[in-house]
Amino acid sequence: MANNSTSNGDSLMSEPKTLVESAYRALRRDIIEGHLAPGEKLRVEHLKDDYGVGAGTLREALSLLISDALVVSQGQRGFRVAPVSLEDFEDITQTRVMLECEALRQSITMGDDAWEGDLLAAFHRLAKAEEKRIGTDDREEWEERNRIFHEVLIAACPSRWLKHFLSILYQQAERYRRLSLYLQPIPRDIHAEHEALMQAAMARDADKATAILGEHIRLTFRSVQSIPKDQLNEKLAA
Amino acid sequence: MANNSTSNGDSLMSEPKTLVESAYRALRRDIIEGHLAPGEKLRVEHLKDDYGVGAGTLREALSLLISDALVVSQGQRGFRVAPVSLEDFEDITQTRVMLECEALRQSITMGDDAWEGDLLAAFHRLAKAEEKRIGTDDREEWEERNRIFHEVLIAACPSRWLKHFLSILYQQAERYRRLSLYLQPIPRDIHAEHEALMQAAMARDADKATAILGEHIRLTFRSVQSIPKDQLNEKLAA
DNA sequence: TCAATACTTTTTCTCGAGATTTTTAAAAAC
DNA sequence: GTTTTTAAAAATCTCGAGAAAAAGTATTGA
Repeated sequence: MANNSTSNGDSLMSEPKTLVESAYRALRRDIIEGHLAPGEKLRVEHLKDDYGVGAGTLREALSLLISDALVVSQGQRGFRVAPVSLEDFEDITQTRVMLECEALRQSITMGDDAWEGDLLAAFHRLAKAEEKRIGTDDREEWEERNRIFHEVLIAACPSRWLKHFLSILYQQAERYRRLSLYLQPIPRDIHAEHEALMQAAMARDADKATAILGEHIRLTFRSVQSIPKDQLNEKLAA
Repeated sequence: MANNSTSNGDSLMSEPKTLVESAYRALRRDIIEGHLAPGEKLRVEHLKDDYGVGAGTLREALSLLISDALVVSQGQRGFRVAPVSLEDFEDITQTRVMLECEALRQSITMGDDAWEGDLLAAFHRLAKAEEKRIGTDDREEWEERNRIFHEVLIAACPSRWLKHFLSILYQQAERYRRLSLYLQPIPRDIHAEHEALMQAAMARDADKATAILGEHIRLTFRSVQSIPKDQLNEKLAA
């Protein structure tokens, strides 16, 4: 955390000013979206061509991705995409519920009028994207606005460390969430969940808001959990 | 979490297998111990000689240190040691109290006989180091054993993410704690605190243990907080 | 047929040099 | 005297090639 530096916290980040950063973002995107499979070996000599940078530059980008726990490296055996598992997602979920509910509680306490305005705006933009999402396959815009909605919810929380950890966990969860939304194993009205959450926050009802948020996050886990294992393993190839 | 890879979680880490890792550890040590001052610019061309590696290798080590939030980088303007401030330490303290108390609670619930044994052993080694520390200036051994004691306390907590975040926060806190221990502004019997903590944990009294742990962590913050600002600024030069 | 050894191929790790960009300093203009 | 422009210096960023290690393959021996 510390600042909005090269690696994390690039919510409103400007253009990439360096090739390392371009490669970092492209790689991150490909890992989160699953184009680079979990556990897959990341051979520098091969990847440098794909991403159009030199070997050293790519190595640096991969080192940066270790911050986000999206890449792991061991000794003299190169880099790999961080593996995934249901146990890991459960851990992510529980930790995130704990941290995000606490952050939301603080945010509701500390948030001022400007925060309320931002929240309303973020919810509105998300709702619009939900409508559009029904038919089209444009998941990116919805993902982006969903992230911003959750970010704004806890924006008034004064703890930068809490928010830093949450941004990592959110990113991790996104890898799994993509499965859940795509396959929709458990019927749910995400829009309604978001609306109830927003209203409870606006009403400064911290208990209610955190209860909704906790369920909201846990439901996504249960959703992934209920996916048949063979269907899951297609994506979660170790 | 993720794994015990290049960057974090190297509690029982073997020899560095690569030059990047050597440089990473040396740099981390120098930052935590304050040889590289907070906010200081880290010029690659200059540092590569100090650490005896090439420019690319040093850059990679610095990128790795961003994971630990000990180094920050911005755009095209190189690397800097992460700055410090009392506000940041307060945030670190509060976040750490929250996470570490939760982890301890889980650890006390889940810990088995082997855990009790490890805890007893870690406490004993720490106590021995405390005795020796009185006269000598050998802070390193005590720091190491103190870290292991806290690590063992929460070792039985099943959440790898919680432990991952705590290892980062512990490392951050160490930067500040070194001031507190050196100057000793508030008289305290750290040995007694540790002993009470250990006994409460062994007695499986989670409420008592977390209360002691919380105070233990907060006291270090107050200790640093009470250091006169001019004395502090000698070290915390931005 | 299986295991161990030696060899080849691949990949990682490392370094130094060149191209951009930022920073610093000096000179010129207002 | 202050600001702007211009030029020099320093630092960052980037790349490709060479050394070390790991992985894979073939050969040899039981």
